[in-house]
Amino acid sequence: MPPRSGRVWRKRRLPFGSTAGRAISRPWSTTTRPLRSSVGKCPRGLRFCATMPPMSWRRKIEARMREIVRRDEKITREVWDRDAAITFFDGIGERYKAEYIGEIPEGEEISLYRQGDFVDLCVGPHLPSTGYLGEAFKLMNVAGAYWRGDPKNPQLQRIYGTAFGSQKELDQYLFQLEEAERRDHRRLGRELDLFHLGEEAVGSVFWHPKGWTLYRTIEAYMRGRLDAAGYQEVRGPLLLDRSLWEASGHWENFRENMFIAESRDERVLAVKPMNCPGHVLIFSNRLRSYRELPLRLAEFGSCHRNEPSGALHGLMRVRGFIQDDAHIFCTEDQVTGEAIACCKLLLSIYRDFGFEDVEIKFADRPTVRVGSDAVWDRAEHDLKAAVETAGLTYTLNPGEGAFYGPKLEFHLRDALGRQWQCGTVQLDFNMPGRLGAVYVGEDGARHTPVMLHRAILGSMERFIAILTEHYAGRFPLWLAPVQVVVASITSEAADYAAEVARECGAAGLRVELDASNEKITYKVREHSLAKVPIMLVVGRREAANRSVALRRLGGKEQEALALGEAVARLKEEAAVAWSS
RNA sequence: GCUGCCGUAGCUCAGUGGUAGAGCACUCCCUUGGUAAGGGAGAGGUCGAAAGUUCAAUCCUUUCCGGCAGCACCA
Repeated sequence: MPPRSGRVWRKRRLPFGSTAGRAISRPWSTTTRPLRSSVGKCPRGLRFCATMPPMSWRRKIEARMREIVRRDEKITREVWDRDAAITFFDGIGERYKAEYIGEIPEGEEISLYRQGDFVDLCVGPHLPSTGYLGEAFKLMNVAGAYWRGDPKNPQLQRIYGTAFGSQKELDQYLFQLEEAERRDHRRLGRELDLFHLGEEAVGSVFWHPKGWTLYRTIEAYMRGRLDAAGYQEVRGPLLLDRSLWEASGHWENFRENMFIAESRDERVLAVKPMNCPGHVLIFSNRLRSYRELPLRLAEFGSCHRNEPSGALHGLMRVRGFIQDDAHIFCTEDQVTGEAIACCKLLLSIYRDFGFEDVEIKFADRPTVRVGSDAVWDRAEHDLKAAVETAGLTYTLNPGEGAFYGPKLEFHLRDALGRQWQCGTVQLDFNMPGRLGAVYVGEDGARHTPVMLHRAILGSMERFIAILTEHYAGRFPLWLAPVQVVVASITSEAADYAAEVARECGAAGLRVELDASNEKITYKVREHSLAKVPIMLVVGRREAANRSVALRRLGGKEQEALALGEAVARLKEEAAVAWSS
């Protein structure tokens, strides 16, 4: 299962901790341009900010930064003796910084950078003078951050900012942020009446008719692809006995995040946080033969995870969600072929949804894991071999594998250039054994199958959020919840409009009729705002010669078409052509 | 979960220690209008919840709930 967050975009929101912090407390220091500060969690910048009225000082700090930039002070590097540095920073009350220096490994230089009367610890390197920062920067926001990223440590205030080589680039970036806000799926979800989230079910989605139509369209498409790819769909129970989760290792690793339900008897049940144990039970319900392998079990599996409240974010991170999950039980020999087929299927599906730019990452063993190193060695080797054989390039994501096996992560780039991890293919030599899955091999002996976990869209909820933002709510025709609105110009054309709508419906198009008592300009505006791809406008003229005026979303022109031709054409346009 | 901020009509937001307002949306009426807002009227709120301070709380205090941003987490 992929992590369900993962906005890689934040790479561009640069930690300004040190820079802005210095501007508040003391003269000024330095920075590189653009500000790719490697010391993101600079303690000095954070410490005193804690008592700072959050946003109100932003302008003052910025103004002060600009002053320092204009002074164009020279920046010089100094190497200090460790103890002297600690004493110095302790002496000026920089407790955190002194602590930090104490932990710099022996043999590494303690480098300080000086500008004017200000000196600070930094690995550097720095540009020659403060003027190099330029003025194309902006402080963005302030938020708490744990000292050294550990929740056990006190939280300090971190200032975020961003900097570019020119004002033009900065403006462009700021515009992109605004664009992201306009596309925010939470906002579009409301505006397009797709879903809502409420206090009555924190972290779960109330799907409205239009949102659920979109959901079902995606699900139907996926079913078609899975059937064609040799998967068999199953459905497992939502509540499963505690003992199963103990056997799978989830109880130990994720108990805090599981919803527990009590039953009438002494049994403790858990609402399933994932589908694999259920699929293993289906596999193991009878003795399996090697002839049945590879056995591909797919499920639109409903999962619940008690995510920390602060992690919840629209549809991107919810407590109740549906995974497009599957588990492939196979022999060791079949692993490579199956993994390759998975990769191809995933990429083809992403193309159909409009994602051409996909990055594959290989995530290897995490610190907390089950299984021996020998088994991990084999799993990592086999999975890597599969991607390579498929002729795909990948990058490494060390230590990010699942606790039971390494995984391939599929990151999609959206229209705004942001990356989202959706699919994963995970190779698992551990779970089948832990849960006692076996098959009878050609040799008549019992063997433990290998299991491939894979999700393509990840969570349906999150994928719909990504799709919504990718298309800014203007879904391609095959996905649009309402594909066509038939709008009448006068009430005289209302009967004909109803007939047009019926024809569209009969052709399988998702159509709405607007015969309301409004001007056509008003209707055009309404349905344009609702981002309906096609409007068929009919007035007296069209009613008389049985035609329609076809208007596309955002278009200025209309096309006059015979009714039958328009319907046939739209039907064809709305059909999904699978990528190979 | 942590830190900070926020919570007033369906939505976006004004506002005040003496129980509240706008625009849009909604309902009704007039209007039958040819491609992004025709006109009028009406209805709609226990001001997130509970305690406290006060003669009096939507406003001040505390706690809780929810949201937002970041952190941490993400099988």
